[in-house]
Formats: sequence, C-alpha cells, structure tokens
Amino acid sequence: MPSDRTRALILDAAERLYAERGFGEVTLRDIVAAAGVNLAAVNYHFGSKDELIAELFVTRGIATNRKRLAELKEAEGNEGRADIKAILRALVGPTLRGCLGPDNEQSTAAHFMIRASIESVPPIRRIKNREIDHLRKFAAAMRRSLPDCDEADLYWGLHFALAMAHQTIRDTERLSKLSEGKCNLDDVEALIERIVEACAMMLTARAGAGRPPARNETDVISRRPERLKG
Amino acid sequence: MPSDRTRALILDAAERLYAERGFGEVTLRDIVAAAGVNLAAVNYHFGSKDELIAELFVTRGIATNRKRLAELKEAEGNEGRADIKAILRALVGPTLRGCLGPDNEQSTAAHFMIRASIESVPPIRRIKNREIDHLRKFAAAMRRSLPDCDEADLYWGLHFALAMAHQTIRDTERLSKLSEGKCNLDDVEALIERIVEACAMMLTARAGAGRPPARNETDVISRRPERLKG
DNA sequence: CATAGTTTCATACAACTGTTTGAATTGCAA
DNA sequence: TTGCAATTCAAACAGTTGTATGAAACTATG
Repeated sequence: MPSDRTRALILDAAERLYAERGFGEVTLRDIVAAAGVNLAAVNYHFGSKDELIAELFVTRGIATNRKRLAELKEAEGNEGRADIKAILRALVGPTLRGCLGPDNEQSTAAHFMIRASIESVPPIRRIKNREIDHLRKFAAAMRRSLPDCDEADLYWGLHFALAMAHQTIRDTERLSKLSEGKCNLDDVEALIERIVEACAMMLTARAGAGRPPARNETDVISRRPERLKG
Repeated sequence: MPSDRTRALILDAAERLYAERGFGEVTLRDIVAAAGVNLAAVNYHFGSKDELIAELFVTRGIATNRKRLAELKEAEGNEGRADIKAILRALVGPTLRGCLGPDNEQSTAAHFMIRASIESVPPIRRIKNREIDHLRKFAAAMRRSLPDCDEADLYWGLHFALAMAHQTIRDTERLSKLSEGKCNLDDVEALIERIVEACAMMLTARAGAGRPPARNETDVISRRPERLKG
C-alpha cells in the first residue's frame, strides 16, 4: 500500500520545472528541492531520471490527447462527419488554450508537452510513436469531412495546423517583439480561429480545384530565382 | 599573424556536430575529436564553449540572412515593390533548400541555424535580437507589396510562413510516418510553393475583405465548444 | 508491543563536464 | 643559429551530474 504522495510531488515538480526551463536546464537536484523530497526518492520511485521523464510524457500526453479527442467527438456528433473547421479547432484548440489562454485555462501539462515536442530528449524520442496513432484519428476525420480532397493535401493541412499552433506557442516572444505588440496574443480564441481559417482555406481551395494543383511541374520550378553568387 | 587553421577546423566540426545531434548531446571532447585538435584549443581560440557557439551562430546566421536578402532584393528589383509570393519565397526558400533540398544544395549552416532556433541555448538567446531586425526587412517589403493589408495580419503571415517552414524541417520524420510517404518531402520547390501559396492566400483573402475581419468579436467566441467534463 | 516491509534520508560514488596549467613544440624574424 | 612569440599538447582541476548504499524512520499487521 504505497503512499504515492512523494511520487506525486516529484511528478508535479518535475512537470513544472521542465515546462518552465526545459530539460537541459533542470537537474534532479532542482526537482527534489522544488518537491521537498530527498534526492534518492527519484531513483526509488521511478528507477531513473529517464523513466521519470517517460512517465511524465505518457501521462501528460494522454491528458492532452483526451481533451482533443473529446472535442473531435463532439464535433462529429452522431453523423460521424464534422465540419473541417471544427476538426481543426479540436486539433489545435486545447494545446493553444493550455499554453496561451487565460490563467485559469493554462495547464502545466500542455506546457510540458510543448517542451517535450521541442527538445525531444532521448527517453521521449523512444515513445513518440504513440503520437502518430493519435494524429491518424484526426487525419481520418478530415478525410471523412473532405472526401474529395487529395490525401497528401490533408496531411499537409494537418501538419501545417500543428506547425502554426506550436510555433506560435514557442515563439510568442519573437512575434510580439517583431510586431511591437500589434499581434494580439492574449486573445487565444481569435488565434485559434485564425489558424483554423487559414488551414481550412488551403484545404478547400485545393479540394475545389478538382485535382491536386501543380506541385512538381515546370511552371513551379521556373519560379525559382536564378542562382545567386555566393 | 595567426594561422586560423585550427580555429576553422573547430568551427566546422562544431557546426556539423551541433547540427546533427543538437547542443545537448555534443561535448567539447566530441568536437575536438572530430576536428582532430587538442581539447585546450577551444578555450585558447574562443575563450569558452559559449563563445564558440555564439560565434557559430553569428557567422552562420549572417550567411543565411545574406541569401534571403539577396533573393528579396532580386524580387523587388528597381521598383522597390515585389509580388507578395516572391517575398515569401525569399523568406522561406533558402532555409528549406539548405535543409531539405538535394544534397548539392544542403548546407550545414542552414541545419545549424535550425538547430539553434529549436534549442535556444543560453549563449544564443542573448544575441537573438539581431534576427528580429532581419525579419523587419521582410515585414517592410510585405507592407510595400500589400499596402492595404492590416499590419497585424502581415506579421501573422510572416510568422506562419516561418512556422510552416521550420516545423516541416524539424518534423520531417513525423510527417512522413504519418502520411506513410504520401507527402513528398524530396521536392523542395513544391514544398516552398505550397507554403508560399498558403500564406499568400491568407494574406490576400484578408486584405481583400477591405478591413481586418472579426478577430475578437462574439461570433468568434461563440464558436468555442462547450466546456467538456474532465 | 514486536516485527517485517516500505519509505526516507545523509552521504558517497563514479563518470562526465568545461576550464586551466605549464611544459613542449612550432614558426618566423633578427 | 639564436631568440621570442604564438600555438599545441598531455595532464590535472573543480564542479556538476545521475546513481547507489546502508542506516534510520516510518507504517501497519500479527
């Protein structure tokens, strides 16, 4: 009958510190100090530092994915076919709210997962395949929503949606410096809508064209600027 | 009259190793072994590991920026006003070619800069402001190209273009696994065109609307799904 | 209470990190 | 060649890291 208290203290402290500073900047001694437990407790409860990180990644990943899937399910309703925008919203909404939303919606789990997706430390890299399966569910939903859309385009759309969301989270500072505050980063719902609309537009524009437009033809190559000297 | 040979050997080896494995996974001993020089040479020529990294970031950053600015200049020609697509192409093209293009176009400098933008290690974080100034030149070019476009939208477009490009470079593996090879990652020019078209579309769609569309109104908020349990 | 099992603790350990040292070697000018 | 500075080198240094140990403290059952 283990009293998981110490265990939980370690997990919470590690989640927070890793989310704040990144994996490279946090030592086990930092974690146990923040958790108020003994150094040896980590190896006692988790076996090793890597196993602690792996457990964090698994549990926090599940939590994030659950939110996304719940929104997806709600969007698809009974018909099993949702509006493409609703699907995209379910894909990027939870993470964006968890990282950039008002304080009461922020979650350390979301911050941690972003950190994990950025730094990709060895113990995490080994497990990451699980994420692929999760994203496949969204790809399937998108296929049902836009049955005429070229399949590669669907994946590109999904990929770009995640790209925009994640990069915005990571690079909040640069964007706000660059735009001198003109880009409002506090209004998450507007940001979500911006990303969703952009991706929906590129997906429907391509689907509307009937067949995938030129992606490898000479007219594309010809756009390439002349070789520039060194 | 210093014989910069050792110095250059260290820079090249460090650039390559950091680009391949990331900053966290490369030690000075790895670098000097790859360079075939003595361990103390690093501190002799650069003062410290951090200064070595900083110098790499500065020189390689300048090299990358020069390519982009050359393409931008060519796009703007004499008129000082370029097609928005050409501007975006100049923004994302060089890095994408340097990282995903055919072997003869790949550059360790581009790979290194991507790594630097991902991991953001302390010595680099201190200098990064230089990048903002560089991007401002592209923002200015975009403003000249689309004078009627809302300024915040311009920054968002620039930001998303970089987001798509960088994330594609970083996450090649996931996208290719997810799409089971359906997304052709070998054809860089097609990828560039895909990103450019997507961003141009979102910029012109918004500009065409006459004024920035609803970004903070209630109809946006209302799209938000109901609060989900758990 | 006694005792067996679990959990905590201070401490030590071995490995690795970036950095320094001081002697050896080199290259070049006088 | 001689002399002097610049450069290379092997070795050691001090600090930090994750992990291991064995004793102490706790918990709950008999």
